[in-house]
Amino acid sequence: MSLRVYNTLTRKKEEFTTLEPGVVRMYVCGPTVYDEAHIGHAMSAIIFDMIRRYLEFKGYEVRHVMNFTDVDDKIIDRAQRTGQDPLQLAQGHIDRFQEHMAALNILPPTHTPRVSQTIDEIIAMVSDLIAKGYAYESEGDVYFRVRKDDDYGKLSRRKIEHAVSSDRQRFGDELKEDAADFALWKAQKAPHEPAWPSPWGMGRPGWHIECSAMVRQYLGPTIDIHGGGNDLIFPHHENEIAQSESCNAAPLARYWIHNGMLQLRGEKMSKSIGNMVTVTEFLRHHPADVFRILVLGSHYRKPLAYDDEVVAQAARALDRLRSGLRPPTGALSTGPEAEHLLAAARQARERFQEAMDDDFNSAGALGHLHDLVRAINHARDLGVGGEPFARAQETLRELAGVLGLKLADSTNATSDAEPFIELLIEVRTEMRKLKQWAVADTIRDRLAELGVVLEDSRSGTTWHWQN
RNA sequence: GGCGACGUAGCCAAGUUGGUUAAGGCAGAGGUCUGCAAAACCUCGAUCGCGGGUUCGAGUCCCGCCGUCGCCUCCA
Repeated sequence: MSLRVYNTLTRKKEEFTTLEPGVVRMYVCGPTVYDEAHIGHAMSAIIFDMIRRYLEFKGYEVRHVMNFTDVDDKIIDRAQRTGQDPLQLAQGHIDRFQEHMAALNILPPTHTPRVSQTIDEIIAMVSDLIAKGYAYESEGDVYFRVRKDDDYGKLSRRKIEHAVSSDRQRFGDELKEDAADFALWKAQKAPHEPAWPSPWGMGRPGWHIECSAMVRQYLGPTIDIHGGGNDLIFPHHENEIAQSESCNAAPLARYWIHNGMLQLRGEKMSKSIGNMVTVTEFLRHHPADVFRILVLGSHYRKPLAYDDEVVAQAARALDRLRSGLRPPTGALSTGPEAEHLLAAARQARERFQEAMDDDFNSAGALGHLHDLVRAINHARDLGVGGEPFARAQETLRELAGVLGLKLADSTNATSDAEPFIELLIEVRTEMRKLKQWAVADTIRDRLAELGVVLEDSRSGTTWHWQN
């Protein structure tokens, strides 16, 4: 089975092949760390985590690099206002971001470079661009000469004139030869701005050059996948292409993958607009798996509208997936019922891969997981157990794992309460034997109010925390 | 204004290189099970934004229109 991937560069789904057999070089644009991450950032990270996990599932070694932009105007502004050191402020947000990623079960990238640690490579690249005539120095700044790059605009399908006309109105930048040119290096203008020595004086990198430098340093001149949010297509990725390809004379990336935006109240979730839900806030109320299901239940390229309703739906869908992992009640391990279950597991595995092979159709894949859940639950009702049941559940666990879902019980780790809950269940069981229904129901109702859900079955009473 | 994406049942959503009965989830209805409930299982819902066109045949291709969103400035 072969993987097909939608490439923003060609606007088509293409057969996926790698530069080097068995190895995927993937670079994903990470956050500018001037503030706490919101779930839009988390959504992007989850999507590329899913892509990475699936590529690994298919047997690839994935070299995954994600940057942290820790030198930037907004960070400098924020630090200035709060009286902090910019790099320290960034460091704090990087630490928190990584905690969030771990909490969301996102695999750590192979490398997470930062601008402040990539200065040498950046300076080398800028110097090279100047030497090749693609860039020029102007009073300590260095700009990229956009007109010199013939295929500028090929990713965003934009004409240079358009970039210029809107640009010119805002910045009548006299330092540039042309309004369309963008900064590779910015001269230091105030003492509180972080700055490094360079051939053009003290200064700091422009926004786009960091990614070009990091890609080259960690993955080489050409990579397989370059990803990020679709809001980065222009100007960021366009400019990365311009810099890298002009400098290296090689294509920057073979496949460009962009995720859609998370929307809140009809608008893109964004720090600058101020409509956002932070990762902390989300995780305070829901397990990480709920957000995964929410994100992966929709196609990665489509915008995703976020509201309480879809969160509730995702939480219920998670419950349903988990129901497939409950233990068997019988021990029937041969016969048509058992065979049926094994066939369902094989089919789920096949269809899961077919869906994922089609441009990472995680929503379709999730649907096939639900089919498997129903088959498992049905088999349980028919008394299937033993080896076949265990194998079907293992398939479910494995495929869910490829999507990064843990499906673990959200036992709120309030283990202190467990003995008391068990005790109450014991008492209630006695009451039920004596047909003291009113007492038994009161215990069940009161526990439910505390978030403990009881379920009676032939084999006894089980309980779990409510999501 | 320019570039791009999207519009499938009450809600979320897959399917769009045209072709048997348009996945799956949530909510809802009925049923099995249960002391009752929950969970699980079984059954039930859409002709695919609107209007044309191409075709033996279109949700799936083409044209037009309407609507939503993104980018064009920092942004996952």
